[in-house]
Amino acid sequence: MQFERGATVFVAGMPGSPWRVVDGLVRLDREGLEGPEFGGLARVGDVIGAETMMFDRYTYTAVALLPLTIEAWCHGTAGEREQGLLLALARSERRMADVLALRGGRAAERIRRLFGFIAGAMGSRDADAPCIPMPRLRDIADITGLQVETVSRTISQLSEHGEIAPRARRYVQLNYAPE
Amino acid sequence: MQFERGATVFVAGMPGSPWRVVDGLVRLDREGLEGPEFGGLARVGDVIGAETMMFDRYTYTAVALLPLTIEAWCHGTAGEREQGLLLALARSERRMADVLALRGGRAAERIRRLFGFIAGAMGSRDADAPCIPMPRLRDIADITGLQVETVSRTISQLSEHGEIAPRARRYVQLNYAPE
DNA sequence: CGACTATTTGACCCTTCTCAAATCGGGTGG
DNA sequence: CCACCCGATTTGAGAAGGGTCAAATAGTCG
Repeated sequence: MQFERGATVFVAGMPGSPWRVVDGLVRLDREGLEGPEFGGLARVGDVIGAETMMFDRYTYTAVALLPLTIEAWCHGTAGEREQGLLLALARSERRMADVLALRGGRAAERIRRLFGFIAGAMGSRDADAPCIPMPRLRDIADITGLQVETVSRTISQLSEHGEIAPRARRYVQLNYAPE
Repeated sequence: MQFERGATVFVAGMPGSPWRVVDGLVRLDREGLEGPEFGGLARVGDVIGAETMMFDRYTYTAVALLPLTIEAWCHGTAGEREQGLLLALARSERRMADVLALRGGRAAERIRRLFGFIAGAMGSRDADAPCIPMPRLRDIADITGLQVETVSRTISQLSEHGEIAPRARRYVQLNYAPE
């Protein structure tokens, strides 16, 4: 299954099944009191929508932040299922710490880390100076806990300092080592 | 197994086995470049150290933020194990969103939410005006992404506004509905 | 009692938030 | 193909919330 940037993969409350991210980056939101609120990221190898195996319905809404490929997450024998679940659990905990780190420190650090994270999610072509697609500023803001205006200004600064260089429309090259 | 506030439950890199939190709240840290960095929370019902089932060693260091009780997380038949893992995974994802929410918004909101979260972790005695033990300011600061001084000042303000009321040493009563 | 750590408080400054408005794209219907 | 609309991005100015540094207090544990 393929999705383009901004496409909704599934919606909280709808019935469905689990998927594994093959390529790209997914934003997960849960329904808060004041509309949807950012609730996590999923990256290459991560499983999304595993809760459908218990509740039949998605708990989160998943939106592609980058061009995305996913595949059905089906697991064979009981033993394989168990291994798969264990791995998914370990990855989920790892992700929690990763995403948390994106909300600490100065604005510039947060965005630098997020871009590094995206570079990591892209399958590490060009480990030196990876070129990554940029999510919408609105998404960057939600993820990092900053305001859109701050994100805009900070990205301009990073660009002036030469840490990133705009490439094609909505693509930037990182001039620092990601992660 | 019982631990008191501040006690270390296990340390990243040591061999061990998984546990389930029966009562209390656990802080998880992973080893970052600059020493340990906050990497998540675990609450009543959550499983910690599940990664030992794959790697034999803990990935995170776990410290009790409140008086803590845990039990060995052993699972019976293959089917029970699978259900247990599914539940643990769903809870882990839920926790990710919870903890993320503790790092967004104003300082006062973050701390209000954290206290509400702790109240929820306490087994909901006194749903109206729950009385909760306070973690160290240092821990509150790490979790919310604020500075210790800001936490101190903000708690004073909440107290002046009557939203919380100091009880015994290191215990506060919440005068608002948690979560 | 004494060494240490945790918490509080003050002063000052910087980063980020807010509110407003201009600009830029992309897409649509004439 | 062009005029127009609407969401996304940029930019500015000003206010404020937190961060930072310093120092005083209050607890804790031997």
